[in-house]
Amino acid sequence: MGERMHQIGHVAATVGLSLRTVRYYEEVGLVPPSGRTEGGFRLYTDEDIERLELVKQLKPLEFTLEELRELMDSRDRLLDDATPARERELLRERMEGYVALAKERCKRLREQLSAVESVTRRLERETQAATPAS
Amino acid sequence: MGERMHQIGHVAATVGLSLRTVRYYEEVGLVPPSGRTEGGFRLYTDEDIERLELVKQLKPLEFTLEELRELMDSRDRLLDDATPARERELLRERMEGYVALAKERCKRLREQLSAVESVTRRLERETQAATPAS
DNA sequence: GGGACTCTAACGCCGCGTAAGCGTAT
DNA sequence: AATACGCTTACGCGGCGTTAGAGTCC
Repeated sequence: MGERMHQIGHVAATVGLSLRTVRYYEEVGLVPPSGRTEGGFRLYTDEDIERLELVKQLKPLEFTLEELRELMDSRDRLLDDATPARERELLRERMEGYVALAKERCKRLREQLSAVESVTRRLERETQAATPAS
Repeated sequence: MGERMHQIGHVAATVGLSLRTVRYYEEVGLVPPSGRTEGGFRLYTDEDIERLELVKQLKPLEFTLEELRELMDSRDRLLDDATPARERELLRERMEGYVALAKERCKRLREQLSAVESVTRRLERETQAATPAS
């Protein structure tokens, strides 16, 4: 199987995260590498990279890494066909909770955005108005 | 002069910050109280409160408190009629720099917002799609 | 064997939250 | 004199940035 593995530098550059961050995400169990070389180098699959990308996209929602771990794990299990139906229910509820949370954060972000845009305009006006008769 | 002073609890409640945060903003020189009682209680003027509110509005732009301090100080001096013209030029440039930065942050926030909205929709679809023939 | 890449371990930083123990206001 | 409010000091935490020194890949 053509499952090429990538080392951390390539991964970090591709996803747009620092080496430190990628290592830290392993440390907290968020995105562990699928393997290691004999010498100890981390090895990531393409799926690992996708996971990192998803995490990166979810970060602006201000979830803690702990929450993101739960979210990602639930999602994995939910998308896995081998997961039994009784477990699926639980997972779905969890995911729905996170989705609801995400929507709220989106709403707050929209509000913050317009607030911040208006205060920026205010600063700009004040700055320009502060030019005397020059 | 009817300059009433307020103590920290009132101020924090009005602006919507924690006591700790208001104290911390003094600690870093961002919003020092205009006075103290004999016994050591912090006393804030209405202007101090406005300053705190402005700081709070600017926070989502991800400035460091250090930057905010510079920004606020420049603004104060710029809005002060007593500031000499030679200094005003410098201040204006600084403020323009910060305004430019603020605009970039706004742009980034807009991008992040749409990205986050789309990834939220994705999560929602995946969650719903994961309901089998029930 | 040389250069690029990676490893672990450790400390540092920001922006506060959270006691603990004690003083002040009214 | 009671009660609410405030004070300082200090430690803790999340999410990394940043050396430092040694090992690995090819």
